[in-house]
Amino acid sequence: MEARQRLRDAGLRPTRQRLALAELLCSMGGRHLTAEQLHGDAQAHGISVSLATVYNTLHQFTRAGLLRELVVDAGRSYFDTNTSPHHHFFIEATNTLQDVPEDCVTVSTLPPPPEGMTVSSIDIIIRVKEKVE
Amino acid sequence: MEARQRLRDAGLRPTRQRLALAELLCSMGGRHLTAEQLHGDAQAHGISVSLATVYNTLHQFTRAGLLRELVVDAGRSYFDTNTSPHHHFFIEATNTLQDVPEDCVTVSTLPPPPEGMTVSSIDIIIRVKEKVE
DNA sequence: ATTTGTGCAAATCGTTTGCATCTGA
DNA sequence: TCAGATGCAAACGATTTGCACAAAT
Repeated sequence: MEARQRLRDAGLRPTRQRLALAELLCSMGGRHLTAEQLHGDAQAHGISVSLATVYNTLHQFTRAGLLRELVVDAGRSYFDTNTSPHHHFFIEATNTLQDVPEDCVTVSTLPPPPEGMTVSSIDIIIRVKEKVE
Repeated sequence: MEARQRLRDAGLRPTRQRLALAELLCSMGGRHLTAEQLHGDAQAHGISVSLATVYNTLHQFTRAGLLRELVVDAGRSYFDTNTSPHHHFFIEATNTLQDVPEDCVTVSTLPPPPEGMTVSSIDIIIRVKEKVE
């Protein structure tokens, strides 16, 4: 159905490339990807989009709440197709992300944010490395 | 005293610029800063270092455990002069970091990391924004 | 028809590197 | 002396932008 409608709802015109990218994103198991990767995938599926458009689209989707941007690695952005609140492992050896299984992490006692501020999101990143025997 | 000695202990030659930067870092209240900022501060104090050297030095200090690198903002690295484990508020409006007061956050039930991996660090970032009344 | 999106290439930004020169031990 | 540091400018990789063209309403 609905890719078309979801875009509309988000106030985004359902253009050919936005639809194609949206479908790619939804149909993919691998949920954490970089612009570069999505661009590659698109090409592999015969969808012709420029890298610039991929970037624009990813940000538009993020603004529209269809994606979540993860800042994990200096100088590289990851986008998560799972927008519900959850946290991540970052495997340093492979520069790869993995979801932390649901409610395995609980943050107790949220400290009050500074004066006049509200929490907008909480990101927990558990960096893991090869175990050394 | 000891800036000189701390560098030696870290296996870093106490050169003019490393000493100067180390002293700047220690003597500053503001503990979260970018390479750009440190470079600016150095210049302001009449210390002549190139930006490249500031970058190198920050990374050497990080490797030596004198600083901690924070990944918070896509495409910009922050360095924290406080290396003891603690977490951060990130004030989105000003791109500014602030420490979360000691043990206000506790993570319960650490999920097991993926097969053959060990946790190398846990970063918690609480993003805050201007409260809208 | 008008507005909005797209592609491309060039521009930008933070960061890194190569190399000739200098400096601390 | 001489390994290790530094400065500079050029190289870099990720991301962004400007503008002419194309597509959606």
